[in-house]
Amino acid sequence: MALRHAVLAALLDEELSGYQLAKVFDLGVANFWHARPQQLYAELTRLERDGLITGRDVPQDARPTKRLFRVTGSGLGELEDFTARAAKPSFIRDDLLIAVQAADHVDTGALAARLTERAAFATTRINLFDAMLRTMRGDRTEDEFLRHGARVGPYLTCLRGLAFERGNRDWCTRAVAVLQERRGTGARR
Amino acid sequence: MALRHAVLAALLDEELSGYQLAKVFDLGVANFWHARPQQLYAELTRLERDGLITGRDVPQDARPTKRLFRVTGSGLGELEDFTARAAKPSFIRDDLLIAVQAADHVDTGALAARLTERAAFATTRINLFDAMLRTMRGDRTEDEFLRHGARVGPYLTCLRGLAFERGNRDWCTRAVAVLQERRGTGARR
DNA sequence: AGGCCCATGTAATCTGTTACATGATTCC
DNA sequence: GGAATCATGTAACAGATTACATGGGCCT
Repeated sequence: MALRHAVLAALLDEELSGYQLAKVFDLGVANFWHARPQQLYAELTRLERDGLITGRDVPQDARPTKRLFRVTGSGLGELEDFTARAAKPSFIRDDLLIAVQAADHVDTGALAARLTERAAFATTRINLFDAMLRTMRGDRTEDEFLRHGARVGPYLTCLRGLAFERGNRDWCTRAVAVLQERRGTGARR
Repeated sequence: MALRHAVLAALLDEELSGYQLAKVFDLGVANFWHARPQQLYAELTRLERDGLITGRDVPQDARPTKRLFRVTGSGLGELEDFTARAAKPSFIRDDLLIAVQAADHVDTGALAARLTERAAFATTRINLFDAMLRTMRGDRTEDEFLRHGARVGPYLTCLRGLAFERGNRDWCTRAVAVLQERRGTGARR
């Protein structure tokens, strides 16, 4: 039941509607969790039913009425409990790794193309995370901000997302280089 | 349907039983995918039914008979298709990130403890990956091996696992340092 | 006129986890 | 005698994805 805590954590800093939440989780960044809109709408309904969040309707002109949610006291308590519990280990789960595992038995041209696409995707996200971090810390240095700033949680998760995507980009470019060099020189098969 | 391709990729280099496969996927390393034994037994059954792998019974004395599987021609074809298809982007999905996202609203003592545990876990895996890489490349240098060695796929996925766990370890230790420094000096809340 | 954005869902399906079951052998 | 290892599963449930539905307003 991690999604429910992810939603709670996302609603700590700002009051959001399901739609806005979906943008944070799906399109935008998802630097600490990832979910589809349908899952989020369902989870918000359950969270409100269980009293961990409360919603209020906000009518808008020229836009459908939206429902903004914020975390209640017992919602915060639930998050406290979650933090105290041991976290499960996290594993990478990535189609590309499967393909690379099979690299020696499969067409490396197509594989290199996939790796290049992924490197580009990672670069886009690196720039996005970079921009978010700059916005969060404003004119302070990173160390300054981490020492004295308000709300370092989102900053820290963003740092992890950045490092992860750098890892993706670097690994992809290296793997492409390896595959291409082996196509040139005769590597054993 | 990535699990089926992960199993195929795992069976490329060696003939394995469900039990042995489970060790690779669950306990051991799972450097390119992760799954529970039950899932694997089920997937092996389906793969054999669909003709992508073939099994043969191997009776043993003083041990139950095991069934070893290897990839068939159409299994290899399936993997080729999989590699050629675009890979979905991969996202981190990690309980700890959720907890850190909520760091500013939650007991940081418990959180720091979780982060320290995770750093230790990551270190264990770093050593494991390191040892695996050394075994794979033998007395050659990494560059030498990647250029001319047979089977670089598993080596490359192992490199990704290593980098990922280094990222985890470094980020965890940094996050702990940040949280502890903020407890000392009065950070805004 | 066609397509995108806001805003919220339902339904069917697929994937993954948890709990449980069985039975022999080897190691401490 | 008890625990761990080998070897294979079933059943129930929770979590995630895919496809589909609705309807007004804005932009080109």
